Amino acid sequence: MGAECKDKLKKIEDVLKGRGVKLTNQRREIIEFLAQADKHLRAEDIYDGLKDRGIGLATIYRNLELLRVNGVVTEISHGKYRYYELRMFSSKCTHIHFKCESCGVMKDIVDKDIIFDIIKIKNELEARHDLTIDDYSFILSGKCGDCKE
Amino acid sequence: MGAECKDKLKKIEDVLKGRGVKLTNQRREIIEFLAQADKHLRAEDIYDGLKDRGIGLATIYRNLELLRVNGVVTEISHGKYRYYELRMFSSKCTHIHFKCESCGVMKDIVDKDIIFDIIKIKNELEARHDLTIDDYSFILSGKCGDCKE
DNA sequence: CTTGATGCAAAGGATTTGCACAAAT
DNA sequence: ATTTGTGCAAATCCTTTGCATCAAG
Repeated sequence: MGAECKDKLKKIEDVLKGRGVKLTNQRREIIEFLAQADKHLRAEDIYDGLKDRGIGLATIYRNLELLRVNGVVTEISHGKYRYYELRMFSSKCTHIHFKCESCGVMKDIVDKDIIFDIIKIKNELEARHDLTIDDYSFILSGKCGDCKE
Repeated sequence: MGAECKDKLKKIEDVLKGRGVKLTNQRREIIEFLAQADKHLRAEDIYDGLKDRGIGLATIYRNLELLRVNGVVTEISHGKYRYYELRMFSSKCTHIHFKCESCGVMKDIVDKDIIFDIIKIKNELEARHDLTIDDYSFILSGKCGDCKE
């Protein structure tokens, strides 16, 4: 685990402590597993990665929900599945999600310019339609570069 | 059923015929039920509205999927539920979806200016990230005007 | 101790599927 | 007749929950 990752974990631990939530071994493993993934994961994916360490599926589900409520992970629903990603610095970071219908991968699109546009849209919607927006997600689906041809 | 609605139904029927899909009674009822709803519906909502007419839940699910594949309805996943709406003239019409976490309603936000912005974002993402985007949805959640106070 | 977290197995709930029957061509 | 669609019930799959046990303060 790199220094940057350790740093993030430390920050997440602080967030949780401030909310009276313990960073148990299982929770740390789940967070680290999410941190090293290059795509979004379902509860079952995490379970497959961690079951050898004796972590049960129910624990994964319970903690993903706990981490979601405490702002550590973001949930993305698409079709019948729910995917999770580390939110890290949620207030600063908006994600765009892309699901490739060919290979099934669910990934982030990182694009600073466009994130800025999306935040503007969100703010405008809030003002124009008399809403309080707590959360939002922009999900696209189609074919990724590899599957396109 | 108003004239405008009849017209839309006719157009949908044409689309389906062109794809070799029959407009059965059940399918027409599902489509009409979606057309008259002022919010997005789950399969179960449609079933509740149509079960007295002897339409089974499995038929609803099967046909929602069939209508989705044929471009007649759009599916919106949020948390554990999947909602459906009539797509009507999909290429011309982008929707923004809002779920109120207080009253649970899932609705469209109609806002022509912002839809234009979103389409631009979608096009830009396609070009900049080497993707083919077939579908996309912008889902927001929070509190609606009624629940806000 | 006391409280909260975990693993396992069972339950729950949304969605899908198998099958016999009905509808349409 | 043959094909396709439907209703019902059973099965499936993802997710949640109950409960006994474990870990931490």
